[in-house]
Amino acid sequence: MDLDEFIAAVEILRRPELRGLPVVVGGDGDPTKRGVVSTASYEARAFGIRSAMPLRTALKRCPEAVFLAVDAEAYLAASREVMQTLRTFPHPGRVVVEVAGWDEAFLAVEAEDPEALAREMQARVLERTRLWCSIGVGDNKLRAKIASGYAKPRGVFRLTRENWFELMGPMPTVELWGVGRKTADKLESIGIRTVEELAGADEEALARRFGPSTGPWLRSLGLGEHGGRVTDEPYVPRGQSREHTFQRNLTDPDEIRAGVLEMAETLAGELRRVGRPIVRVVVKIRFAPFFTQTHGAKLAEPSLEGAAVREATLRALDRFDLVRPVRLIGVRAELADPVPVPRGTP
DNA sequence: TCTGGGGTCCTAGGACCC
DNA sequence: TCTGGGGTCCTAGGACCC
Repeated sequence: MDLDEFIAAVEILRRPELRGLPVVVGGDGDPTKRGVVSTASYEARAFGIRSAMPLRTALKRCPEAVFLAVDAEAYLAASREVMQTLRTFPHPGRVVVEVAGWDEAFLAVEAEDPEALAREMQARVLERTRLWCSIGVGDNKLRAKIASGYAKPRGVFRLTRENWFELMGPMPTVELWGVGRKTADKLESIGIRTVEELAGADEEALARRFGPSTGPWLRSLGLGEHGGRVTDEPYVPRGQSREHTFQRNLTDPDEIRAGVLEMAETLAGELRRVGRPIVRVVVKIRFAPFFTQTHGAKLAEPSLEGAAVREATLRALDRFDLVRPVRLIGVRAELADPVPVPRGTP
């Protein structure tokens, strides 16, 4: 299940006068500033505006578009309503819901007529949340995910072992979920352009080129035979991070260090509330014009103490040469494996 | 066009050990 | 005198996704 133009749709719901207009959500809503498009409404997409495009580019493509700031809390609330609707969907037998982001979820369910069930789910989501979604039906997660793309907007589409090669065989590899521009180019350099060529490629050759795990995985993508189980086990984050791009580059090393330390403190404060000790702190700095370095430092032991976090952050910071202008600073906390709570413990 | 913010997983190279 | 082979751990960077 993948919600259609999700972020734009939520904004249009609370501002109905925007319906039918080109709407672009991204950054703080000012398209002359540094920032990118989170989601564009279908009307805005007609002007060539796409997710991840710089807001300044979007403004040039459609100066009359409505630009709105990102409101993460509103989207999270809407997302939760949708997920709850799916979890409580009346069905004989279990419906396993694996949330895969604000606007999508995998559903494991058995049905005589999957398309009919998908239509019922889509109708219920619309009725309960006023949001349209598209549903891909597949015999595994990979095929269902790709099918959801063909289902858009407001549709249902089935992709299984039966029609995989007929449909996907001639497609360029970049259409596969997990293959981006870089990997597609690298594949092309060894003569693999299409999905069926990837499916028929030599696994040894792929392993040599892409590594022992990635190589064979890529071939399985070509076959449409990958994805793993759908699970509704609670998600346990491995890390938590903050980052910020400045409107104007920073040049004062003291200002940069102060900003990083403040971020680390904020992060430690949040983690203290959930009781997840920090194992390692990684500092990220993006220098002008646009190149990024990271340096990390392990804590002596997993900790949430301000002094320990501060010390590790300073140790990581020490490894940077802060001589060029900085456009972004970031801090990531890597977390200790959560201690399982014994049954019966309050 | 001038490139956000929040994540995950994999790889390669170096250090270190036996 | 000039150097094996296997294993693990750590780190930085790359690639991808939403």
